[in-house]
Amino acid sequence: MAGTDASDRRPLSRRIADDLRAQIARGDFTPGAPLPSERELIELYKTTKATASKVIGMLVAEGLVYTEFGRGTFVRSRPPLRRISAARRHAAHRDAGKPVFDVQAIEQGQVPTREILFVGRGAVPSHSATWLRVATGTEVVIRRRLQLLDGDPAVLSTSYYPLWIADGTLLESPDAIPEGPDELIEKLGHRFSHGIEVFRAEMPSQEEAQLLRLRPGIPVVHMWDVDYDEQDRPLQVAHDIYAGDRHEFSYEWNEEDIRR
Amino acid sequence: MAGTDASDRRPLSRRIADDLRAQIARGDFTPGAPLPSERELIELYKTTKATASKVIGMLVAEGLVYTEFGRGTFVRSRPPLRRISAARRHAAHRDAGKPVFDVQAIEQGQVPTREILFVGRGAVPSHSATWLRVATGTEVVIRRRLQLLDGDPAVLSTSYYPLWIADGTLLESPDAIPEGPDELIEKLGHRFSHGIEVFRAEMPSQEEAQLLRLRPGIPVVHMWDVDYDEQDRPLQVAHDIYAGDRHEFSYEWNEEDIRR
DNA sequence: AAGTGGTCTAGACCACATA
DNA sequence: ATGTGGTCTAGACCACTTT
Repeated sequence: MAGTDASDRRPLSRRIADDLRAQIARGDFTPGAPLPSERELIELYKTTKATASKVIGMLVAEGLVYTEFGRGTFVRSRPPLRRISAARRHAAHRDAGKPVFDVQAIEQGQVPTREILFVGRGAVPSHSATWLRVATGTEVVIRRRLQLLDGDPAVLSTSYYPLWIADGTLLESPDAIPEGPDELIEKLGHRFSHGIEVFRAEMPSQEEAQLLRLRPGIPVVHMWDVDYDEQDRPLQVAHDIYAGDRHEFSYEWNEEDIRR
Repeated sequence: MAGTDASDRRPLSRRIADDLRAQIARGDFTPGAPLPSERELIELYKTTKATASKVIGMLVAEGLVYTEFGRGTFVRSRPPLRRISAARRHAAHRDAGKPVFDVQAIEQGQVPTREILFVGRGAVPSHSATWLRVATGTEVVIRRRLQLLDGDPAVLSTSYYPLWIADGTLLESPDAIPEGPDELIEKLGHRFSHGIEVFRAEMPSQEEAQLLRLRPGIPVVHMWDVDYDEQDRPLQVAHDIYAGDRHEFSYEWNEEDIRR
């Protein structure tokens, strides 16, 4: 117990949190190891339950530790992240006749599954509407599904298809599309000419946290993937929400890219 | 006040938080608008300070609201995000003789500044060491600086240069490098041939949150940019930490990329 | 001075996990 | 049965902002 002497201007909870954080950084608690219980913290730092509980809450919010009800508080371990490479969509699936997600999963020795959450017509939300170049709320075909790896939720994926493409096609059918929506769109006579992928980090909404089974303190990565045809018409907007503690994203470049 | 009737299995704090969240989603509180004060919440929901305070803490951790000491709690507004396009480094700076950060900032009408935090030799941390293909702790030249836009912290940037490149060069000098490190490296006779950019989302450490002046509930995006020469030797590893509420990242592709 | 968020104590009870 | 985290009440004080 260090750094908690006296006349310190930091609040007690902050001092305790800093102390524990330093101990974790020093390796006193290795990943997976239990922190002192709240009752022990009360003893150690001469405080009360509310404060001890708050301290743990701070570390949880930082993503440094997690709690298990009835068991204890543990240092979070950082499992290896699944690498997602961008602008990957078409290159990858062209080889396989399978959805990109499945191809990448199988490459990495994991079993992909999916739960269809919604298929049907609906109003396109604001951000995706901008990418589709339609007004917010325009009716489109929506496919929403949760994609899992070895049974663990990995990506919450929502795709928006304009009616001029999806109307009356299998895209409106609630069944899974074996070859994936991209291949289906090509079969319908459209052609992916160019696209853009846009990312940002956020904290999950309640619903996202629940569906992706995210522990507190874990951010998500939102990705919008927009595909256009030769006439620069948006064919689809895919909005994927990745569990932040299980994914990273990579992009490669070489001299050809620079000097074009 | 809805959804707080009775015999609800959710904890009171959760019910109140859900209630407020729904009201925000409905637009009862618009971005920038104040939430009921904690004392008002105590009245409204017949509870106590600790619980009201916890409710606010939950919403803050979600990044939905923020508090200002002595003023109140307000709905967070989402300012437009600065777009960062990847594999951008060399293409962009080649035109300008300026660091990429400055070029992109000026393009968007903002004033770039930087605070040098550290320049000198040091031990390369584990993740960057992997990318540099050296052992963790190997001595390298490190340049660490905080980059700001219109005075607001935007990126915390740490670059690692192997000694065979940086030894005895301006890269070791604590002054800013007017043309940017990339151009300097090229002047030293090296050539950027290819590279990779890797991203992931995290919650900030205490230090990162402080330097970037991040509000609670805002994640950061870590980006590693690794550049190689023609012989596939890593010339540098740049580790940038972006404030998550002020940036998004984009990548474009077209048919040429697919069919190579 | 009045209102706001931030912190803390003291103590109680509930829900879950484990031996 | 015991130990763990989760929640809550009641009340006090502090620090900051605004009028």
